[in-house]
Amino acid sequence: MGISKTEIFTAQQNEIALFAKAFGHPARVAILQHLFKIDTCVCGDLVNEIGLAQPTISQHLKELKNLGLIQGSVEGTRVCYCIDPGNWTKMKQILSEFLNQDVSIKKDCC
Amino acid sequence: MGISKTEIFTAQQNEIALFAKAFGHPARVAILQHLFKIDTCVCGDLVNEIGLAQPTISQHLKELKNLGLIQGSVEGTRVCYCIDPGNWTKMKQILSEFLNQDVSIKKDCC
DNA sequence: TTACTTCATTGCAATATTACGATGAATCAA
DNA sequence: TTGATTCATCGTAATATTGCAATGAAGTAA
Repeated sequence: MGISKTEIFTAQQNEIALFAKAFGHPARVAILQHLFKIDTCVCGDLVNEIGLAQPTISQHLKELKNLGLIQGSVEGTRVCYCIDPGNWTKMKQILSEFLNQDVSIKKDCC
Repeated sequence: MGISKTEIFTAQQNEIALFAKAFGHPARVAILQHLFKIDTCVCGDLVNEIGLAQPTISQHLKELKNLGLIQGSVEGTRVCYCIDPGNWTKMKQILSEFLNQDVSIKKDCC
């Protein structure tokens, strides 16, 4: 019904899904890639960099911030964004553990 | 508008988003984890394993199969599923490259 | 054949996501 | 103060996703 039955899954499964969902949109992928590419913080030139309207970018940034993957700090009229290194590392570990499950090729398999 | 503007992003960004979206639901995470846990193929006991209705599981399986992450082979009245090792590895490389971007902590950052 | 099993598909309702125009809040410059 | 700039929020429309009951398709067993 458009609503996920999160209560029947483990906390780990829900956490993996939440982080993965953050990367489930190319705009958020592009935002994060740009934050990595630029060494310093990005002060809101993301709207020009990516071809979406300002409210849309703002919305994507909010989602990433809510997950803790990025930080934003007000600087005058501008807001500067950057990756949150600690949380990024934590997220990376959680997802890596899931992705790196070994694929053992069995004989009597499909 | 509920529709992603994929045309303004690179093929790489869209590919990352597509794979990530596959893991963006706990049911699909649970399905994949079970396929890894069980050595042999799984013949449709996923409905019992996970607490969702049979059509719902079937729908999630279809999405994973469309992405190439799992294979399904008919065996009598049953269908056996397993991870597609090659495509799983390919996906892992694409996502790892994105996740492993180095977080360089700068001085005059947020 | 009929009955049964297993899984896919259809159709639909409820909710979520994406996108943006309009507007608001906060700061700076003059 | 006024005006300009920057970004967040609100409101809304379009589309996507999730979930399941009902049904269909394909095989097995008798």
